Amino acid sequence: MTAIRTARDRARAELTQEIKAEARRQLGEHGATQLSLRAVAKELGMVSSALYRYFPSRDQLLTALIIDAYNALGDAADAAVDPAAEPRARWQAVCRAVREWARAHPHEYALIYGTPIPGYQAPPDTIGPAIRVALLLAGLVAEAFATGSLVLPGPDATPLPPALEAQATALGRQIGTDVPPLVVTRVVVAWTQLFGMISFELFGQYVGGMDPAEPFAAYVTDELADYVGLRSPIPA
Amino acid sequence: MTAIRTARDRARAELTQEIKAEARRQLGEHGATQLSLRAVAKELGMVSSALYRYFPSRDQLLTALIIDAYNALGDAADAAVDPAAEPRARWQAVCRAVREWARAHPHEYALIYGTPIPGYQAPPDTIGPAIRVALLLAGLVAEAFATGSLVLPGPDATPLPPALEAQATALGRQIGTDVPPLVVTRVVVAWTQLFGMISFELFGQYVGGMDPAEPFAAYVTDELADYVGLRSPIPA
DNA sequence: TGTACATCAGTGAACGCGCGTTCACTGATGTAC
DNA sequence: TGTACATCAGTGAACGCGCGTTCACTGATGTAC
Repeated sequence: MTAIRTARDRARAELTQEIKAEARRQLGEHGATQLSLRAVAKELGMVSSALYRYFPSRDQLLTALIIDAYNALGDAADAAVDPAAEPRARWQAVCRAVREWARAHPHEYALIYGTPIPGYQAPPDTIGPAIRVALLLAGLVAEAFATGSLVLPGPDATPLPPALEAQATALGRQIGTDVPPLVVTRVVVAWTQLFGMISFELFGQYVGGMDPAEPFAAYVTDELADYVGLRSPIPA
Repeated sequence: MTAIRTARDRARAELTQEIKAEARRQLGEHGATQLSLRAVAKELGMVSSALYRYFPSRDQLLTALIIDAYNALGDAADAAVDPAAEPRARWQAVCRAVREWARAHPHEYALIYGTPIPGYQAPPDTIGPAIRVALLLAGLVAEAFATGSLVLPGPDATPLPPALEAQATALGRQIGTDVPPLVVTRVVVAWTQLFGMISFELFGQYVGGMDPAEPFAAYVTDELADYVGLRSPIPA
């Protein structure tokens, strides 16, 4: 990043943040597809063309919002991890933090985990921020595996068909772990379940059924910890 | 519904369908929030005000599309059920059909399972169509339970906390089954996993990881059948 | 420290476009007798 | 079967609005000497 030295640089950095903050605020009113540069500028007391000094196009503003959202979620997840805690407790803390962030920022959540914006192509620099939570969850499991505390699937577990085994092996290698492919697959299942559950909750699918979703969410993350092999605390 | 007797009635019914078909087609190009009555009318060679003879507003057209999408998915799921098959095979057939319908109609899927349209309030007559798949899945489990073939969770399963137990009991009663609340909860988990997985696949979250998702999807629906207690076929 | 010049933020008008919805109308289709 | 009237589909103009983006410009801030 550029060093901030002059008053001009400082003003520029501040206004860039203010533009993003106002855009974030307006996401909630009309959704990402309707995000309007003119409306953002008006709210900030500027003329719409002035925004082009900060973002070269509407899509680039969207990209900045997307990256910020992934990073805000990633930061919230990271912050929930107590390094002194057991892996299972950390797993649950991460799941809880992810859900809480999503509930506190539903429109930013929808921006990154909802329907893709038609005509918008996410640039490659969104990838890193996008996979932070998945990597964090996988890392907890990998660590438990490395220290020998991971409960591996028993012999009665459904074995992976060859195509999936190959994919899971490649994926494990890609994220730098030697966790067995069956466990890698289970982490993907758990990651999917976590976000599927949050999406269903925020998008209204549980209304009239599992609503409020708090007890359900707590139960599910618990089951998921078992499923990936993070040991239950010894019962009292 | 009104009986169709005159040429006028027939033309009206046909054009209503054509409007919805064209609107569905345009969903894919610009997304639901951007669905434009003027563009639909133009494509059909009509003037935009003519659409108001068929749908009193844009939102009512959207509602019709939403109900149609839920019903098309519900029909696809129903059609996948072979009444002669075992419950487990039917479960897998439904899961497969749901995923296939979603892949074949990604924009209609996004319309009903993606980000809610800002400012749009779904009217009550969307509820019935919306819960068809969940009811179908729950029905398969209920039937297996009624005939005694359901494998109930063992004593080592995580028991439900009281708040969730109450919700799951109420939900079971609501859908008219006496399946134990723990199993009701598992059906909700499985339903969530199925759609969470499809959303992740269609919305691009598996790209670079579990992509293509076909082997993963097949494996997951298999695991889900075990999880809700639908018996595995006897191994050869 | 002072001056000349370069850089940059923000303005305001304009381009060309699209939107949902209303309204008075024309002409075709259907109905009652 | 023929006629008078009612119903309805579709037209075209208009209302009032918002959009992203470009461009020549003014005036303030920063830099080099």
